[in-house]
Amino acid sequence: MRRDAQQNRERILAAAEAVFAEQGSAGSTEEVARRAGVGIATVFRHFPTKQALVEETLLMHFERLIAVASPLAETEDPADALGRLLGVLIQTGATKVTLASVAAEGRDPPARIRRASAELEEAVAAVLRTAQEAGVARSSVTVDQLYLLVRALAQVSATDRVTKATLRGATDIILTGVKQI
Amino acid sequence: MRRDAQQNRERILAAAEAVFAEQGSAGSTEEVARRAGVGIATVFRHFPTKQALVEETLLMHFERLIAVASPLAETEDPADALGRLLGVLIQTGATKVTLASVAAEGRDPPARIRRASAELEEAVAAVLRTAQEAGVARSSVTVDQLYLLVRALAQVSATDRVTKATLRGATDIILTGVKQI
Amino acid sequence: MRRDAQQNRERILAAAEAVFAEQGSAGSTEEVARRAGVGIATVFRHFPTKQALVEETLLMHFERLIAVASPLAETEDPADALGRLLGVLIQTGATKVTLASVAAEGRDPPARIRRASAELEEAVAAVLRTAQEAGVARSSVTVDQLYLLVRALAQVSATDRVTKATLRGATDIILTGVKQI
Amino acid sequence: MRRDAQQNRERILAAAEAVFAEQGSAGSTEEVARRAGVGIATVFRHFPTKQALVEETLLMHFERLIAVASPLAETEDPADALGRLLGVLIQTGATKVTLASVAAEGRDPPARIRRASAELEEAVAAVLRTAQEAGVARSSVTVDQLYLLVRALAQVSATDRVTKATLRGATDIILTGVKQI
DNA sequence: TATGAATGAGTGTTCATTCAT
DNA sequence: GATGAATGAACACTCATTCAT
Repeated sequence: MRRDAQQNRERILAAAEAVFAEQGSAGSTEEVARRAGVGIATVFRHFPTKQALVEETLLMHFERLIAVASPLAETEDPADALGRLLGVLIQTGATKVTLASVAAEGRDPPARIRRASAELEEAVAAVLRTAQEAGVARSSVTVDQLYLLVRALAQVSATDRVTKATLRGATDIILTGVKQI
Repeated sequence: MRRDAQQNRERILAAAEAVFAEQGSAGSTEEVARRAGVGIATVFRHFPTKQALVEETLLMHFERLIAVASPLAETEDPADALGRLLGVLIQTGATKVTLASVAAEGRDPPARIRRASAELEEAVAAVLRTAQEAGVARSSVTVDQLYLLVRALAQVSATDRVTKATLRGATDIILTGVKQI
Repeated sequence: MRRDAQQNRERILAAAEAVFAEQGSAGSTEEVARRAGVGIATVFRHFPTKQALVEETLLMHFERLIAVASPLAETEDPADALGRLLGVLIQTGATKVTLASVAAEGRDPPARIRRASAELEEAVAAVLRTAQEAGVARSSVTVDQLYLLVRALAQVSATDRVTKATLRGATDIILTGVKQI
Repeated sequence: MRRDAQQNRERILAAAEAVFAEQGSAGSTEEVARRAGVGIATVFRHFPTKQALVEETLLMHFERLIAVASPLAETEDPADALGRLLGVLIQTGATKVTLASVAAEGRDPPARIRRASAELEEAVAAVLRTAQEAGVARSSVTVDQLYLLVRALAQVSATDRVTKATLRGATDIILTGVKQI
């Protein structure tokens, strides 16, 4: 019965990601339940509030990003690492969840989300620092600035329809701006 | 009464901008009415539909941006023009309206909005072209890429809380990336 | 200015008849104003209430029916008069106004309407009496019964789509039933 | 909970019949909910649209009429059957629903309603045919004509206040007109 | 424990009616 | 006297959340 419950939780989260991706947090709880193939009450048993469900979805999303970003700090070639980091964050971050609308609604995001975001930022900081120490990134660039650009591109490409090529070009502009010494 | 009506229209639009800025297009029409100091029906007399009100607000927003962007194409110093353009767009664009959530909702934005966006993009194109012809911007940079970055930063800084300094730093990274030859 | 006002009143009534005919009393006052080519406030100046406008329209309608029904009491041939009376009432009564829905709404119709209806009923009574005295109509038939049938057919053929032929056939059945001795 | 839901559905339909009977389809959904003793959302869960609720009410009404009319085609005495048919239809049909206003609103009634009406008409046709074949009804009378008269009387006596006696007299006039050879 | 029916507060929208010009 | 803008109460409908089974 534990196993059933765990499975349900995961199916609900997956459904939630899909629904909120398509419709922002305007997507209805019932729609999530329907897609997860469970009753509405089951959703509320697992997540006591719609807000909680949205948050958990965001959290899952951040954790995925952290999982791909963290290892890049260990890479040998710091210049390359920077490029791969941005590419991966921007494209993965864009997966689908309209972070913007969702995150913007709760005036300030709850602690857990902020913590996850900070952790991700730290991964970016690590790569940036390494690059700066290796002399392949301008020392005047701060994590704040870089992280802002990453979030910006991830968000906009999640909501607007943007071609891969344009997105890659824009990423290159940032990289050039960061590396230029 | 012509004058009164016109005044009301403007007050409603101002209220709408404020409300949609804070809550995205989830902000209620009643809230708009309340802040404008008019009855709910007055809002609907001026804008037959909530969607129409949202659109008009966005349109007003774009027109403002176009008004500040267009003149910059005429400036003497093309390098400087580029910097001023980005600065102005990103900061003015960020005023408040959460363009992201609002624009993303209508699956594809109505013609009028698209047209306004295209006009703004053209202003950006003009400045970029001039800079490229003057040899102060990389020729590989396309308008699409630049316009995407501008939109991205404008949006993210409208929703997330971002310091002026960070925003300016991020803008500089982009400028450096664009100008680097 | 008197003349203008009178003209407006008539144009409003004509518009009201058309609108209420098409949409029942659900037709909106604004629509009436628009079709009459006057401002909404003008309608309310002439008829202080929507209800009043509806009533006046009905009244006008009844008066028209009375005007065609009354003379028939004087006709020489009483059997023929009866036939002509029913034909005229049912078809004219059906003109358009959805008497049913309109009349049914105000729980019991206001005095003026009742009075007009009574007057019309009296015209029917006169013709029926003459026919009965001439021995061309069953004496057991009462005005109530005949008037009910007339109202019924007039109403139903105003709302449902009914061919002239069917309507005429139905009228004939009634006539046969009334005349049969 | 199946049982509860079914009960609610029925209570809602009963309430709807009462409300629409009194006020035509202008009766509000909230009023229906109140009388059914359920929340407004429950009404909408059972009937996704006000229109759907109105239709279902009408349908229920027709089905009841069909249930009483159909068996009469099998009766031995065709003359008597005709009389009983009209009596039953007109009085049962008059229960309350203001068929006129309700049916007239949807410019043309939806298929299900039309089908139910056709089925009822067929029941009338069967009785009429039998009577004509038995020589107790004029052969020139058509179903259209008879069905029109039935609908007319049923409607008018549902909306106007009509005594049983008058209604019965009017029905007799029709019967006499139909049977007369 | 999972379900789905029930709930009521809230939203967009309409309309009869009033008021300033 | 005529206009049309403004009003708020009402309505159809939705949705997060609770409850009975």
